[in-house]
Amino acid sequence: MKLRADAQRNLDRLLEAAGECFAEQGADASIDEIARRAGVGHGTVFRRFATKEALLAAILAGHMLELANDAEASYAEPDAGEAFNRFVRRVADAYARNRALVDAMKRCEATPEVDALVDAVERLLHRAQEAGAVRRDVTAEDVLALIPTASSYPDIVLDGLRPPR
Amino acid sequence: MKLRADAQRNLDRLLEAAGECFAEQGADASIDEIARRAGVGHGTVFRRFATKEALLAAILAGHMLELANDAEASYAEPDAGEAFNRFVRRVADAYARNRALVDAMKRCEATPEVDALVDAVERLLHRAQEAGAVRRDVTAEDVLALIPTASSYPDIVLDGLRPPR
DNA sequence: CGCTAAGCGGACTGACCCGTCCGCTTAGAA
DNA sequence: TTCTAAGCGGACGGGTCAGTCCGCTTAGCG
Repeated sequence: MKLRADAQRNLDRLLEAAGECFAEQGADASIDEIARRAGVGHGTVFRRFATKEALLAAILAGHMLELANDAEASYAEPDAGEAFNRFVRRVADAYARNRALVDAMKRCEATPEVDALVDAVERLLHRAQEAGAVRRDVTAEDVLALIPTASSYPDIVLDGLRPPR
Repeated sequence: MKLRADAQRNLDRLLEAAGECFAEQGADASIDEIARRAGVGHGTVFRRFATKEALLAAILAGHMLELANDAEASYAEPDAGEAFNRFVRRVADAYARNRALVDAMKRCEATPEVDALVDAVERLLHRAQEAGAVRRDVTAEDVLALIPTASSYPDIVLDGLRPPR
């Protein structure tokens, strides 16, 4: 069903504000602040999203899809190891700017978007492992779990991910 | 000043309960639950510790001292690299069992106990770097910051900490 | 333009939680 | 055994936050 024009405007601003607040403060950002920043009453938030959890999930789904697309794009790079490393650095950058992503990684709920991301990472990872660029005893989930650390220590994490000498 | 016998008993149980709660739930554990588990009213908690922060600090100080002693003890091992690696694994184990420690690492307040720990790690680290067992571009603070990750991925972190090939 | 349902937002509820306070209890010295 | 100060704990205040509800507003159809 189509929203009334003013409602759609509010929804857009709400999503934008939620994205910012969650990025800055993580999953603990309060609905009140999100509503304030969007310029609406917080009752309005709950008409669009039944719970705070639902709002957060919507924001995260968007980010996950974006990252999955990044992974797909990285696959174009012919050098398997280079493609993998570059992807890890890119995602790590995204995490450094977005606390909500770090929080999301911890809960690790199995949404379709997360599955898509895991699948994409799996392909990148598998190819890099076949090429001997990445150790074989890690999974795509492991790689994603290491991303927050990689946002502070990319070189250490990437070195650690290479096959042991 | 010496406490009355019953007060001392309550204090002991309080510290034990606080240690458990913070370990399980991190710094967000509530005073109410700690008091409940200790079998005292929560008013009693505040007579011993002015704020929740003070109670947490007391618990953390104990852990920090323990870890600093661990570091000192590891120094006895003659192989510099081995000593360093073993210490990292040990601390990582402690972190895996104690969410409060992870939370403590993030705030990274400069208490005397933390300083002692950092100093001890610095000596271990420096010796390992001199021996060529650990890369030179990391500090003791970096090592401590990597501990939470090492509690899930010890091999990857330790490999990443070795000098680049 | 008039009307109506969609939309709005702020007051309200209830659940926590930190920290204070005070009347009751009791350890333990005399 | 008596007495008193140390100790206790629960009621209370003040604050935050998620989620509900309802009377007012307004978009936009006919």
